[in-house]
Parts: sequence; C-alpha cells; structure tokens
Amino acid sequence: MRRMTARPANAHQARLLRLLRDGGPNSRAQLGDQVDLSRSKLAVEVDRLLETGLVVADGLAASRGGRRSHNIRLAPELRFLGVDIGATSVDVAVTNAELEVLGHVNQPMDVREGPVAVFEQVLAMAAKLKASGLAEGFDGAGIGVPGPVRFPEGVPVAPPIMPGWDGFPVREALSQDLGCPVMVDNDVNLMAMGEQHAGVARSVHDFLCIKIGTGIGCGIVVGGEVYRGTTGSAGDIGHIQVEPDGRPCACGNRGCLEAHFSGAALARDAEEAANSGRSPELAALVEAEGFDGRLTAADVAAAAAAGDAAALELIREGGNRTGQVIAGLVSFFNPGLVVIGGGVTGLGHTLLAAIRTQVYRQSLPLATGNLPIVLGELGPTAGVIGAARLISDHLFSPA
Amino acid sequence: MRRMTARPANAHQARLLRLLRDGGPNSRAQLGDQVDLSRSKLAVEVDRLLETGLVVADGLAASRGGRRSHNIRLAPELRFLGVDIGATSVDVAVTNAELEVLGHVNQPMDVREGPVAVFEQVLAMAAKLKASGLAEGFDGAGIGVPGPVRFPEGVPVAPPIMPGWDGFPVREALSQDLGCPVMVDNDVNLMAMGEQHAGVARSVHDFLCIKIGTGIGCGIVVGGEVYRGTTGSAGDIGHIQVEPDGRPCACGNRGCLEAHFSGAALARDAEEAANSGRSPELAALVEAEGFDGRLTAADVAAAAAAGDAAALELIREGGNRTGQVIAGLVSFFNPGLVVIGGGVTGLGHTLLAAIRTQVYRQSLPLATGNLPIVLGELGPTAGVIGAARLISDHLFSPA
DNA sequence: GCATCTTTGTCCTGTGCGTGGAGAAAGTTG
DNA sequence: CAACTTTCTCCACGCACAGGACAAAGATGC
Repeated sequence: MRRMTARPANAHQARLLRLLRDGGPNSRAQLGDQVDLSRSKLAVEVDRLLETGLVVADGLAASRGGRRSHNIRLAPELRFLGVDIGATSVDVAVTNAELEVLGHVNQPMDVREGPVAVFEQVLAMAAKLKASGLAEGFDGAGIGVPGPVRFPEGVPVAPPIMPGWDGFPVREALSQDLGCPVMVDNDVNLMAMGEQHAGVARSVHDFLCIKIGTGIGCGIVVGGEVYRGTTGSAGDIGHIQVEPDGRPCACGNRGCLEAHFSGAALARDAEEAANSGRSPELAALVEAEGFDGRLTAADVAAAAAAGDAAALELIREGGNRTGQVIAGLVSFFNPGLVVIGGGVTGLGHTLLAAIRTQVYRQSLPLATGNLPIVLGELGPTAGVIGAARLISDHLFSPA
Repeated sequence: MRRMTARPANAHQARLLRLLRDGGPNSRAQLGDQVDLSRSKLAVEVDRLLETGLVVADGLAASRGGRRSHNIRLAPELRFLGVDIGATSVDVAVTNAELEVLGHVNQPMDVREGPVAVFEQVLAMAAKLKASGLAEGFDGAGIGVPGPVRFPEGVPVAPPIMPGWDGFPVREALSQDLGCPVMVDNDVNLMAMGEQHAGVARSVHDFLCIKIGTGIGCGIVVGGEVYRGTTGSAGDIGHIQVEPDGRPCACGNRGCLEAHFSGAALARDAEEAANSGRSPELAALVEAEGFDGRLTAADVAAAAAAGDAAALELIREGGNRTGQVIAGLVSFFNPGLVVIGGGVTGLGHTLLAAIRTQVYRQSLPLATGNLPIVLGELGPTAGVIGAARLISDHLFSPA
C-alpha cells in the first residue's frame, strides 16, 4: 500500500492532527471547541486533511442535542515504529497514529556489538512485526539509544557505553533502510515522552523522569518539551558524585552514582552478598538449578520480598543514594513530578520509599510541598511509545 | 510629563521595540533586514509606533550606497526603574528604554525589617533619582527579591530569609505607589537576565548563573527564557547537601552548601580564623582602627591577596564545595555557559580556579568540553539591569 | 404528529492584512 | 552630468478569515 507522504500544510492542520492523535477520534464540532477557529476555516482545513488521506471520516457522533456531527479520525492504516535500544536488550513496537501499541517484541542484545549488528537485528524484528500482519509499512520511526545524541542530526556523540556508535549516522542509515522518516533521541528522553503521552505525566508541564537501568539517566521536560542541553547530554546524572573517594567508576572518577547503584552495580553487589553468605536467599538463587551466572535486579527483588535482610539493605541503600541525587535536582529544578522508571523498578515500593524519604528530608518544603514521586506506569512500553511520539511530533508539525 | 501609556498592538510591533531596545537606534532599512516583513508592512508598523510616541525619529542614517535611511529610536524620555533587594542592601537604578543605567544608588538595609520599611526606603531612593533630574516619572519597574516568587502574581512565597514577606503583594503595592506597571522576580533570575542582556551571556541560550551572596542561588535560562519551576523555587541550590552530617544550617538540615560557603558562612569562618590566630592578616583587620565588628568577603579577599594562607584556604575550600555542586548541575543541565556572580566574586580568580578545577574534574568531557565558567561582568548592576529588562520584556510584548 | 428549538454543516460575502510592483526621492560613483 | 543604488511611498491585487444566512438533521414539547 501507499505510505503517508503528505504533511500538514500549516500550523492549524498540525494542531488538528495532534488533537486527533492525543484525543482519538473526534467530531468536527468537538474539534471546533478546542481550536478557536471559525466554523468555515475549520471545515476548510479538515477537508484538506481528508483530501491528503491523513484523516478519514469515521461515521456519526452522538447527538449533543441537535444534528449529529461527523466523526473524523487519523487514517487507521498509519503505522509508526518505535525502537528502544537498551544496553542489553532491544524493544521494537508498532503503533497506529494514535500511538497505541499494536505489537511489541523484545530481544536481548548487547549494544556493544555495534550499530551494524544491532540494526540488522532491529530490521529483522520490524520485519517480523510486519509479517504478523500488523503493518504493511511504516510511516515513520523513532529510535532511542542509551547515550547522548546530537538531536538535529540524529547522531550519537561520544556515548560511553556504546563503543563503535560515536558519529554513526543512525538517522540517515535507518531512514534509508526503512524508507521512512526517522528521528533519534536518548532513550531516557523517550521514556519521559512516553510517560508524558500515555503515562503518569499527562498534564504535567515540568517534570523529571529518572531511568534506572544498566546505567542511570534523567529525562528533563520543561514546558512540555524535552530539554536536551547544549550538546545533547543533559540528564546525564549517572556520574554525579555521591561519595567522595567512593567506588571507582568506568568513567575514570570515583564515587559516581552509577558505580554505587544501577542495574550493573546491583548485580555485582548481589553476587557479593550471595557469595559472602550475608544473603541466604540470594545464595540459594545462585545455587539453584538453571542459574545463568548473573543475578539481576529481579532476583534482588525476589529475595527482598522473601524477607532477605541483605537484599532489602541493598535496595534501601541504593534508594538513599539515588534519593540524595534527586533531592539536589529537585531543589535545583523544582519539578511538578518525579517519575522513576527503568529495569530496576522491579524493586518497587521498597526503592520508592527509600527515595522519597531522602528527597523529602533533604529538599526544601516549598519544592517538595506538593511533589509526587511515583513509579512510571508504562514499564518497558514507555520507551517505544515515546519513540512513536517523537516521530509523530515531527511528522505532525508544519513542513 | 505624560508617561508611556501605549503598548505594542501586535507581535510585529513588540518585535521591533525589542530590536530597538537591544540594538539601540536603528534605521528603518536595517530593521527591515532583521524582521522578514515587506517594506510596506514595516513602514505601516513603524508609523503606528511613531504615532503612539513609543519611538521617535532620530535623524538620518549613514548611506549604505544610496539614499540615506531615516533613523528611529525608542523615545528617549522613557524610564525604567530597576530595584534589586538583597539580604543586606538595596540597589535602585534608573535606565532609559535601551536599559542603559543612567543613575544608580545603593544603600545598606536589612531585608528582615519587612516589606513596608524596605519599600519606604526604595521609594525614597527612587525619589532621589528623580530629584537629580534623571527621570520625571517611571514607565515601569522591575523588582528583585532574595527569595522565591509566585511569578504571575508577583508575590513572595515562603521566603526563608525574609520573614514578614510571605504573601505580601509586592507587585500590586508597588504598582500603586509608583503609578506604573511592576514585575517581581527572584534576584538571581534578574542577575541572569542582566548578564544575558548586557553581560557575558549575550547570545547564549542555555546557561546557569550562580549568585554567591549572603546565600547561594542559581538562575536557570532555557532557550533564552528564565525557567522558574513549578512553584517558583527553581535554582534554590543553597540547600543541596555537600557534606553528610556537615554543619547545621538555618533550614534545619545539616551539610547544606550555604552552611559551608556563602557570604554569611565566610564571614563566620574568617572571624574564627582571625580569633584562633590561624590567619595573621585577618587578625590584623579585626584589631585595626575602625573595625565595625564584621569581617566580609572583601576582607578575606584582601587577606588572600596579601598571601594569607588561611584566607586562601577558606576561598579554595569554598570553591571546591561550590564546584562540587556545580559539577552535578552541569552533568544534569548541560549548559553552554556558567556565570559566577554575587557579592563573593570579590574573591575573584582564586575562587574561580577552585570551581573550575572541581567542575572539569567531576563532570563528563561531553558536558564540559566547551564549557566556559566565567565571572559575571556587570557586578552589582547585573541585578538592576535584569530588573529593567524584566519589565521591558513585559511592556514590549503584545497586549 | 407537528411545531419549535438546538446543533451542525455549507455557502457566500465583506473586511482587513499583507505582498509585491511601479515609481519617485535621495545619494553615490565615475 | 549620467548611470546606478538604496530607500521610501503608493497602489492594486490576492488571500485568509470571520461571521452571517440558510439548509439539514436531530431533540423536545404539546
């Protein structure tokens, strides 16, 4: 089939497309209530959108006390591809134009294998989703990578955990391979956009989104827009020092947050606790049938749930450290919401409680007074939804 | 005389007024190069501005190879009042519409005397400036206060060092007293705006402005606009913890940056160094004729300049602590510039060197790679220029 | 079942904004 | 003094948009 070629011709059309994306199918009359355009003007723009095929008629709406209005919706055959490349696994999902996830596949993969190998995999996963009948092609794709990105060009810059990716033209290469427009961003920013679009951060304009996975990063949303910093490395909080002369970190410094608490650090700590005998539950896991050589955050969570004191202590200490950093960020940034997400959120309420305690104790009342600190509600789909949102924001803007 | 009553009628006029404010007198032709309007449209808008009296003709420009163009400029009799209320002193200045400081007075004053007493003083200072012939009235006033402000209403909220100011309707009261529009903001934000308008931060879009005075605060500029946070307390970095179980702070916690380094903390440390005999230079100052009972940052600077080891150490340690916090902020925010200002900048290069060392060591190369860390170049006028800029931004925007 | 009211959608016209060309005015250059 | 440049004004045309009139479709009340 023919893919989306048209783009909104002006700001009004872009506005309408976003309303339809965020609010789903809608009657012309309801749209009119939201956009402050004369009925005539609105009709003209809607007609033009219908002509381009970006939106389609969708039956009649319920009456609001008079003549029934015609519904319109975004073309149901539009498809976005959301790709979330993590340090150790890849998520790929297909969404419709309303950013609803129609299909989602996940596969373990080491990002250090380099862009060529990873994208081969990604393309295979996308092909699989296509083959299962969810899409005949893609109208756009959003890609998240675990490192800083020069956003306008869509190129990773000096990513610490992605050797071989520095300067690789991700956007251009994938755009070629997929045959559709592509946008690239940091995975943490995409998680923030995901939670903003469909998760806990709906209707919040200024918030922080902390992702604790293999590393630790923070998405910053200012006035509803992601803030990326001067060189695209904003939110890189994993290397903030939490302990003078603390543990050595891969970055060359000592005492970085990431060295003390993150997926990687937690795994090491858990193994040490198991081997030293301090944690009977974790030790049991290591001894158990089918142990694959690595403990994970989920294992620690299980041990803690079973009442293992050492595991609980690991979580609590990590939460304290993270909370200490977040407290500083809260004082500085005064957000309206803090979202915690990423692989380590399996640690759940114990972690959240430790973080909250620390933040509420260390930040000033004015900043924390009405500050919710919550877990993300989308889990692993936050990233891919954010990716789809990224490309849809791009496509649903005036050319 | 009649004060400014007109306001720009549309975005084009607002744009032109700001260009004239920031670029000074300008020919119609030059303006045309900057605004992307047809000659006819430009002429219409300029004529309307001339009619309102906001701008006036200003002779002929130099020829650019053909017919000479007519110059226009902002009405030379327009006056803005810039007020910077610090913890221990007040600055009041008059500027013209181009935000050039025409007169500036400073007076020691304790902000804790409360809003009524302080504004009596401020009005007296403004009257003095008027009496000296610099202004016949004010077309607008910007006010900076040393605490968080609910910006839209211009009301201080829960300011720690300003008892009695909480909820005082500063904007409304002063607007009444001065008979002109008033805007209120945090003093640190105004310093940032000042340095952005006329100081080191010209042409930088994302930067931080650290003000080290009696307390410590940070102005945050995102995309050329001051970011104030959800409750107006963004940038309140004085209470970020730099030392677990460190010194007790007025806020009730321990180890806050402000408790370890700030104008107030430095004075205490200096006195202690003098009394304990560790610092001969400072001891000499205390013994000297005319000593008023308090050492200041300037005294420490003088002692350090004279080679006093203890004074140097105080500065260095303060710089390290501040640098530690800034390093975290740089990782998080990835600014294009960091400006250091406030009363303590008398400590000059020694302080700056200590901060730089710490930041460059602790932050990642990508964030620090091309990051200038510099002293503000406006000193005490940054605040009042920022205040004038605040109100001019307000007045030079479409009604 | 019919009249009346409400809501929605379409058509049409008037208005006001803004572009761009023509040409006059003012200067420069050789 | 002629030829070229730049600036400014004037004017006509096009276009976007608002807003009213009217028709279509449904709800409500008698």
